[in-house]
Amino acid sequence: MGNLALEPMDRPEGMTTHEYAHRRLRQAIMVGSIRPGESLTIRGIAEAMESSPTPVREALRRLSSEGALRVLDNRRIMVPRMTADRFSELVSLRSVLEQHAARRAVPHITERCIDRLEEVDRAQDEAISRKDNATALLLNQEFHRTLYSANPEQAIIPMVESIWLQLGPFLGIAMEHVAQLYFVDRHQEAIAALRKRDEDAVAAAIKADISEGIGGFERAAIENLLRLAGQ
Amino acid sequence: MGNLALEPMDRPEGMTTHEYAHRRLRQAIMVGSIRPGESLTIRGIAEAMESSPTPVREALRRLSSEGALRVLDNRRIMVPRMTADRFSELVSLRSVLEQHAARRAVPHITERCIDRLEEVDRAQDEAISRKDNATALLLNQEFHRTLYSANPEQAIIPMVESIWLQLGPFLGIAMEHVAQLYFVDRHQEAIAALRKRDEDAVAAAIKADISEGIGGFERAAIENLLRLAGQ
DNA sequence: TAATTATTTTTGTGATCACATTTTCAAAAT
DNA sequence: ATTTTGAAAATGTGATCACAAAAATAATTA
Repeated sequence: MGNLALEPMDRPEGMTTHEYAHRRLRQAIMVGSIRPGESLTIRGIAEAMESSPTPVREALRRLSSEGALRVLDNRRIMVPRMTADRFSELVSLRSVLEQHAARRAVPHITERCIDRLEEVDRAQDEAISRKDNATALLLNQEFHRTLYSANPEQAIIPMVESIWLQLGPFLGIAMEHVAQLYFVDRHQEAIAALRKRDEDAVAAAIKADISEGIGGFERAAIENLLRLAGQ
Repeated sequence: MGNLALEPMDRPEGMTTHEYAHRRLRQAIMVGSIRPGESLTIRGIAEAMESSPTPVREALRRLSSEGALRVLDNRRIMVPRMTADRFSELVSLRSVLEQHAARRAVPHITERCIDRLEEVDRAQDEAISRKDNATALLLNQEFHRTLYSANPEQAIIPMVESIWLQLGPFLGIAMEHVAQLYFVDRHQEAIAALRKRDEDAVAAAIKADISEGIGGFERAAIENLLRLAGQ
């Protein structure tokens, strides 16, 4: 107990303790460094990050609401287990959500925003070439988030991030058993479509990015991975 | 302070205090009985439901994660204000999400499930004829939730409910200024399509139900309502 | 009278404690 | 050896308290 795979993080001044706990746990789950089935204890986490139960409990509640954690009947809290069916449900939902988010972003896109997307994409390519899977994963998410954020009234990003959180633990398993995560990159295609303000083409690029990326796991491969990981 | 529009609720044995607080606040927001801009205090709510700050804080954090509440920079917590742009964003998102949820439910639908839908729809009609808006609203949501729940791996309901929570406060305003909320009912159409296991027709019925229902508010009407309500 | 300052009250936050439940583990019985 | 029983430890939950920041109110000044 207590030796959680939680890397310390930068903690900006003024950030509350529960917020810090939430961010650290969130990132750990997002990049798959907490195993599905592993149960989390409030006191254990509090000790690991040198605080007390109260703020940790708040962080865990938030993560439960975000779908990242599940509260069992015995009130134990754990990372939900993945199944092939749940995986395909999550991926299809992700595809629908992100295509919509991308479409709604197009009318608000600026050149400045496209430049930023190029920048993030370059950083991701660099992380991939360094074989730094976790960073590449976070930068890939940053790319998508940046795109959808162009829409000033967007209400969809929390939902997209909820999906990412739910897929995270599986990615952690995949990263352990597949030497290198295969990153598909339809980002250049998306950027080109954005420059033309072509909604359909942007949505198509996002759809392809997802279906050829994480959506590319075949059912048999998923079941195989889960079996290997003892799930 | 303290005199919150919070009707007491049935509290099943074994339900924790924070869970109870969450449910009561959630329902109050969902049916629009807490005004946008109204700021909530932890101690005020704790007093109103005869408990203490700790579980109330947890409930408020969850509701923030669900998009129902917003935490300001000064750490005040309030129901977010609505704008015409945000409204249209939420409605378009709701349409996309629920069409997808409906489609994914169709392959799993059972006759038993359709019977249940008929039952809920009848109860809603009855509430409408009693002019009991809040109950009709909750039963309408129950109809949609029941349909999407047919899919055993559904991960979309929390997101749909998040949208409902964000639209709730506006509905509260609308109910005050429009004598009777006009309930569109494409439910029979949806049920007929379900019996035929026709995904496209089901999705079309849900789309129509939303676009003619809450989506039917025109931009000018929304701005007018918000102005009337002093928003 | 209007603006500014000082004081009081309210509020969010997080640590701590007590309690009940659950889990774990060792001892005893079958 | 397996199961059952009992004690000990661990855990979730919620109330309370102290502290700091913020808001509201009172007092003072221009």
